[in-house]
Amino acid sequence: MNRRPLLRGIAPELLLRAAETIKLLGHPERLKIVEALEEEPRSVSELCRICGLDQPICSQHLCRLRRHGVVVAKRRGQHVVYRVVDAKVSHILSCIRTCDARRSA
Amino acid sequence: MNRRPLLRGIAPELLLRAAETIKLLGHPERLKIVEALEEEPRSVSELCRICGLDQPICSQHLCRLRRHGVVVAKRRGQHVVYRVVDAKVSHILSCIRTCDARRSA
DNA sequence: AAGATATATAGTATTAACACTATGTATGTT
DNA sequence: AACATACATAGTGTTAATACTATATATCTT
Repeated sequence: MNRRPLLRGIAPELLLRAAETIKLLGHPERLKIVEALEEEPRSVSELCRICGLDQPICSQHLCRLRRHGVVVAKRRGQHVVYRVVDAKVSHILSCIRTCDARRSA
Repeated sequence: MNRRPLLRGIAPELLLRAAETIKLLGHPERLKIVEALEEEPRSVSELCRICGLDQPICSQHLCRLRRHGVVVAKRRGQHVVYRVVDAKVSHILSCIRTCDARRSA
């Protein structure tokens, strides 16, 4: 256990990965998608409609989120339903909402 | 007050800006910088040393953070001291830390 | 099996991010 | 004024992100 962080903060081993996760949220469309998924699991077509995205664009973003382990996919008949599995993401979202409520972004 | 968010979440008017802010944190070096600044205000040379960055790289990141209003700069003799002014940032950071402590990133 | 719907992926062009080198500017020191 | 230190910015090459079009795959319906 040689955990002696240079900074009080995020453990160095996790910093790179944390930055990656955050980076994924740092995109308007992905932020919308993740928000919609945080409400409840949804299919790609639902997400397209809700977020106003073309299907390939939406799938592309979902693919990135999936590869990084932020969401998981599960086929349900013709549809593929996605849901958020990374707890960090939900926390960050609610964090942003709180801050927004307090003062404008 | 026509705030009727499509999603329960972040107000649409703020979503773009929120994504920008998050994007800025979604970079390992900037994340380090912001963490260091969150501990206490620091000069550029301190940040270079702490984060292990070349000075131009560090200044470049600080410039972006400054342009977006995440940090502010104040000259103090030869040195320029930066500090975090965006409350959202501190919240997101502590959020990540909490999540990290709970389970690995 | 044929066609429709839902999703994924390939290919590609455009743009933005990033790191790096060199140089400019401001403050302080002698 | 000359020099050193601290910081900012310009210029540039490279890589990654993004959006878009076209197409492939999988499931369902008939």
